[in-house]
Amino acid sequence: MASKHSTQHKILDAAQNLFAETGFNDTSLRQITSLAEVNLASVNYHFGSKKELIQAVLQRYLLVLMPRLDQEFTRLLATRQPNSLAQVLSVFVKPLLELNKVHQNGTRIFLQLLGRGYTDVQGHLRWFFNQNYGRVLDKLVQLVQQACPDLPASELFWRLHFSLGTVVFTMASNEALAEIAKADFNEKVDIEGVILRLLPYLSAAIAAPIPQVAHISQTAPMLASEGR
Amino acid sequence: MASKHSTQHKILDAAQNLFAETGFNDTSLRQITSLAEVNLASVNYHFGSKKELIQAVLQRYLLVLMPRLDQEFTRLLATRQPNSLAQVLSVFVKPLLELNKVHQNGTRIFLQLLGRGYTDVQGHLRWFFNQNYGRVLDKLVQLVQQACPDLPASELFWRLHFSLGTVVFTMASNEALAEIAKADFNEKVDIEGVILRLLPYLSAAIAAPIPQVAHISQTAPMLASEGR
DNA sequence: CATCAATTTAAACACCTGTTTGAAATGTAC
DNA sequence: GTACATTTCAAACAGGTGTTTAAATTGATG
Repeated sequence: MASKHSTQHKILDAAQNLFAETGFNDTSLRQITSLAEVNLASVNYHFGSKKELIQAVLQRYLLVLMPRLDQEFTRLLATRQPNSLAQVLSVFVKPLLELNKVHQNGTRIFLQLLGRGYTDVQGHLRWFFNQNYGRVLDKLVQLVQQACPDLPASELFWRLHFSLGTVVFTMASNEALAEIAKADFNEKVDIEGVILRLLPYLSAAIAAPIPQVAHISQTAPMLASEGR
Repeated sequence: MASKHSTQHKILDAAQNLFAETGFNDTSLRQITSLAEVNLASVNYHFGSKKELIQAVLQRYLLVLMPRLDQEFTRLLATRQPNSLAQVLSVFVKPLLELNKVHQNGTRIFLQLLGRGYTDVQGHLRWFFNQNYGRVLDKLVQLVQQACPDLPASELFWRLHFSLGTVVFTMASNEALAEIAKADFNEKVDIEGVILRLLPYLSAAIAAPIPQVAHISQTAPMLASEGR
């Protein structure tokens, strides 16, 4: 099975491209099977449901990426003195770019899928991530904590999620941004170019100085008090 | 018309909440009219189409926010010496928080809608924005340019879009993040708290030092060469 | 009250969605 | 080549989508 041009493989390839471009909910199984040139029912036959197809598309990359990241994080945690924030963030580059070996434009597609997953099916992917790769992410948090010892844990939480937003949104809008950049600055940027631009931006952002205590929780009297 | 409890008003209120929570494409007119307790056909009668309803929902906030921002930008541009980046970004706070006067939780809802607009209907809102408020945004670019004179124009372009991603994604995930923050750090955060946390993060990010020339365009041999 | 326009309503429209079905086709082992 | 399991296929399913229609209701004006 998985003989490169098998039905399952054709479905996965067609699905990932359409999912990345249009989002999960806005891509129909008929669009996928039409592009893959397979029968409509084969999706349910091979994957069970659309939901499981989405998971399979993501897993193809996660199963390659996450062990690589885990390995890098573990390596950095073993060093004697704490690593700089730039060093920590740099370890993402190689594992991400190696996704291009999984599939052509694999890096771009995976990051776009990640963005879709976080915004389309709200909260679902976030839960899945913490559930399956929480231990890996904890190592990242630990590394950043070491690199920025003055940063309170809660502030670090927010800044890491801000950063996730930066990456994920940028990748989701990648095509549009690349077009504008080319039109306005005659600048040809690929996914690696964007990643390399992100690094100094995120390094400075996460390590930003904490503003003077502004009694935030007092000046902002619980406006959003409606529970949920 | 617009007598606060008119049909149009009820539709707009129901629509904005559902749109913000579930996204534009994943919210049906039947969900909206059901929540608003009006007839299904009244949406098409009063607004023409779903697309125009979406625009009306956004316009209700944009028509308040953008002139305010324009005014602030113009004021800052008139000062003798260039303003600091932190000062420039700070001018967003008041106009954004004043959206709470337009509607309860207006700030949060508008920012969520903005996030939805940029990710749901890909590229559509970006085009609309540049078309209608390009002149206002140009002033912002000019202000940031003045605050960071060493930043090349193309780098500034990317960093401003990175920042847009940070804001927009954070707001789209606002509920989930606020829940986690409360569970993990017993920290009650409202929309104002998030905005105040974003300011130092974005200030440091946009003004991040430019890394040494790394021959980016040469080390990254046009991988994404497929046009689109 | 009568007239006319503005609004609301229930019903239907044509189309798209993910999924299931049962028969046909294909592949595999004896 | 016959039996068996795997895979493909066209067709239908039940349910949801935005939009339209024409009649009923409401509101305002004379």
